[in-house]
Amino acid sequence: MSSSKGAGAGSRRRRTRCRKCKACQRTECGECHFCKDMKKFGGPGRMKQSCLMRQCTAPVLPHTAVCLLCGEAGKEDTVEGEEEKFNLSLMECSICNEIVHPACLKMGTAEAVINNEIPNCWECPKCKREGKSNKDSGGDGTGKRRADNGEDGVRWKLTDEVAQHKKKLLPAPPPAEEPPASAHKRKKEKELPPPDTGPKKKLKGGREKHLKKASEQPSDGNKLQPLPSWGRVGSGDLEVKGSISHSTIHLSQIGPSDLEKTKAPQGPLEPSAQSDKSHQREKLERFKQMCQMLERVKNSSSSSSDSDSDSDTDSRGSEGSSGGGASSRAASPASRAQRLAALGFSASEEDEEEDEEEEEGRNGGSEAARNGKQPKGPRANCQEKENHHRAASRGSERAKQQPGGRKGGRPAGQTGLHMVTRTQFLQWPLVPSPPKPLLQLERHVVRPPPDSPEPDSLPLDSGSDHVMQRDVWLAVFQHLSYRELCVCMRVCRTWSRWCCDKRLWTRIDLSRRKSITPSMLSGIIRRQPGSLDLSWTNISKKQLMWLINRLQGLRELVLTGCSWCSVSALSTASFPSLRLLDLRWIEDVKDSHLRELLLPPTDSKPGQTESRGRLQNVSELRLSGLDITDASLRLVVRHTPQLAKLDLSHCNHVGDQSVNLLTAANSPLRDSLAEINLSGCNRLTDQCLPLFRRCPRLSRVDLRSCRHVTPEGCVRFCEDSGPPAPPPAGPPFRCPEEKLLLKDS
DNA sequence: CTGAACGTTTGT
DNA sequence: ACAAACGTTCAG
Repeated sequence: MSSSKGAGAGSRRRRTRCRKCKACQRTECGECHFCKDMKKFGGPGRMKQSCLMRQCTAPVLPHTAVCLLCGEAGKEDTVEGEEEKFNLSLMECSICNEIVHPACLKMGTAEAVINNEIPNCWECPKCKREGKSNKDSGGDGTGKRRADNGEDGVRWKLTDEVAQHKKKLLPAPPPAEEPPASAHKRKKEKELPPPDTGPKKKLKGGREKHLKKASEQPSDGNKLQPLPSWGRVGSGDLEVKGSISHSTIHLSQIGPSDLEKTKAPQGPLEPSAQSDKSHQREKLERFKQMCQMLERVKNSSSSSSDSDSDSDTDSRGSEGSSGGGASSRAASPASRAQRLAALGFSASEEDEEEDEEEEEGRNGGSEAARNGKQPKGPRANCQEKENHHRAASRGSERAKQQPGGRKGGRPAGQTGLHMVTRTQFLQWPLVPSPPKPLLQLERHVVRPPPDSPEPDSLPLDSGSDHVMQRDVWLAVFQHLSYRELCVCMRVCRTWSRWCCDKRLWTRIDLSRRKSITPSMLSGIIRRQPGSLDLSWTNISKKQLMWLINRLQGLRELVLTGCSWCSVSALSTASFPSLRLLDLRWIEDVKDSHLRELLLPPTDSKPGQTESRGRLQNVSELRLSGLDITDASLRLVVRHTPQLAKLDLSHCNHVGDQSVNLLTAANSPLRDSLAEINLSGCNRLTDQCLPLFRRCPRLSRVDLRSCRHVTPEGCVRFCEDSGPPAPPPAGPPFRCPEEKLLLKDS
C-alpha cells in the first residue's frame, strides 16, 4: 500500500517479520515484559510489542514494497542465477531508504554496499557515489532517523562534511542546525505545520526540546561525548578497523578516502549526532536485550559464505565472527544496521574500556569497597563483580563519571578467567552485583581478537617503543600458565591484548565452575580457544548459544554433566569446525533430544552445508551415560560420517543390536570407526564381538564392566581372528591386526 | 538512560 | 476490520 509513501522521500519503510526464523516460529513466552502486557496474558495491551523471544532475526520488506523506479515488487523468483535474483530483488537503501530493483538503476551497482545482516538492505550506489553516509540521510529535521548510534556516528560523521543532499543539495548546512523541514522527516512530522509554531502537540514540543538540547551542547562537550574509547586511546586501530561495516559486503573497492575516514575517529562530533547517539543507544540497549543471536548468526553464516565482508577481516578470527552481528527485532535497515554496527562497536569499546580500567587498576584497589556490600564468598564475589562490571562498563562515560575517580579500581574488562585470577591476586574486596546476568549477556557482543592482537610494539612512557616486539613477548608468554597470563594482562593495555592471543589459549577449561558469568563468556570469545571445556557447569542455554555462535572455529567442546536444557542450544547452531563433542552424563537426554541435535536443520535452505547435519565433521563423539537407544544411534550413523571415536560407555540401552547398527554394511561408520568405548554397557553380550570385525580401522574396543561380555568370549574372539595365539586370560586382549579389546575379567 | 506508551503500518 | 507489532516519543 504505502509503497509510494516511503522510499523515495526517505521515509523509512517498516519491516516485518520474516516468519521463517526460529524466533518467528516460536510461540510467545508469556513471561517477558511484552507478553505480560498483552491482553491475552492478562495485561493492558498498551505496549504493543512483540514477545522478546519472538523478535524476528531477519525482518523483511513488507509485501507491499515496490520498486521506486518501476513500481513493481520484487521479482527475484522469476529468474535463476544469483546475480539475476539480486538484480530483480528489491533493495532498500539504509541511507536514503529508497527501495529499488538494482536492475532498475541505470548507474549499475558497482558502488553499492550490501548489508549482509538484513535481507534486502544495502547502501545504494547512488548514495555511495554521492558520498552519503547514513548520517547524511537522516540529517534533516528530525535528526532521529538518521540516528547514528554513538560509535558508528563517529564514522559517519567523518563523511558528513559532504552536503546532505536529498533531492537537492543543500549548501552544507551547519551541522548543528537541522534544516527545519527539509528532506526526510517522519510522516507524522511532515503533516505538522512548520516547526516554528509552538508545540503543536506535546509531542512536537518534546522533540524540539530534544533538538535544542543537542544543539546547545558546547563543542568540547561534543568532543567528549560520543567518542568511543578506541577513539580516545589512540591505539585503537584494531577497533577502528573492526568497526568498519562489519556487516557489509563491498561491491567495489573502497576508496582510500573512505579508509581515511574510518581511521580518524577523533574528530569532534556534530551535536545532532549526540542526541542521536543517546537515542540510538536507547534503542540499542533494548535491541540488544532482545537479540536472539542464535538464529541470526546461523542464517548469516550459512548465507554469506560467498564474499568476504570487511568486517570479517577486521573483526576476524574464525569465521565465527559472523556471529558478532546480532539478531534483532525487526527494524528498518538503517537503524538496524546501525544497531548492528553499534554492537560491534560497543564490544570494542568495552574491551578497550576494560583494558583501560584494567590498566588503571594496577595502581590499586582503592575503589575496592565501593559499595560497601559484603562479599558472599570468593567465587560468588568474583562472578558477581564481573556482572557488576559488565553492567557498569557499558558506557565509558558513565564509568568515568563515577565519583571518586573510581574507574581505576574496577576490573573492567576482565574476563572471567582473568578476573578470578586477579581477584585472588589482589585480594580486593568483592562486590556483590545486581543480578542480571542473561540480559546483559546479550548486550555484550564481543568480537574475537585478531590472530595477533595489536599493536606490534610496546610503547613506553618515554615515547619510544620497547625493544622487544610483540612476537618476542608472545614467545615468552607461551611459557606462562593461564593464571600467569592473567596477571600479565594487568600490566598494561598492550600486554592485555597480547595475552589474549588465541595461540596462548588453545584450550580453556571452565569445568566445574558453579556458574558461568558474562565476563567469562566474553573472555572466551576474546581468546577464541580451539577447545572449550564447560563440563559440570551450570551454563545456561542462552549463554551457550551466545558462545557457540561466536566460536565458529571451535574444534572441541566438552559439555559433560551439563543439563540438556542448556545443551539443547547446540540444536540451534551448526559447527563446521567441531571435531570433538562431549555430551557425557548430560541429564535428561532423550532420543528426541539427540534427534534435534543430529538431524539437519529443517529450515535450512537447499544447498546449504547445514542440510547435511550439524555434526558433519565431528570425529569424536562422547555419549557416555545417556539414556539413548538405537534410534539415536541410527542418527549418529547417518549424520556423523567422520566419526572415528565413539564413547557409548554406560549407555544402558546399548546392546548387541546397537553394535550391529554401527557396524552394518550401510553404516558409514563401519569404515571410519577407530575406537569405541562400550564399557558398562550391560546389555552387550559376547554376540557383539564378531561384529567388530566388520570395522577395518577399529583398533580399540573397550568392553570393561560389561557384565555379559565374558573374558572367554573375548579370548575366543581373538582366537578366531587369526593365528597368533591369544594371550592367556585377563585384559586386555590384543587381537591380531592390532585390535585391542579391553575387558576386565 | 530506561521503560512505557502509542500512532501507525502491516498482514490476515 | 482487526490483531500484531514497528518505530518513535516521552516521562521519570
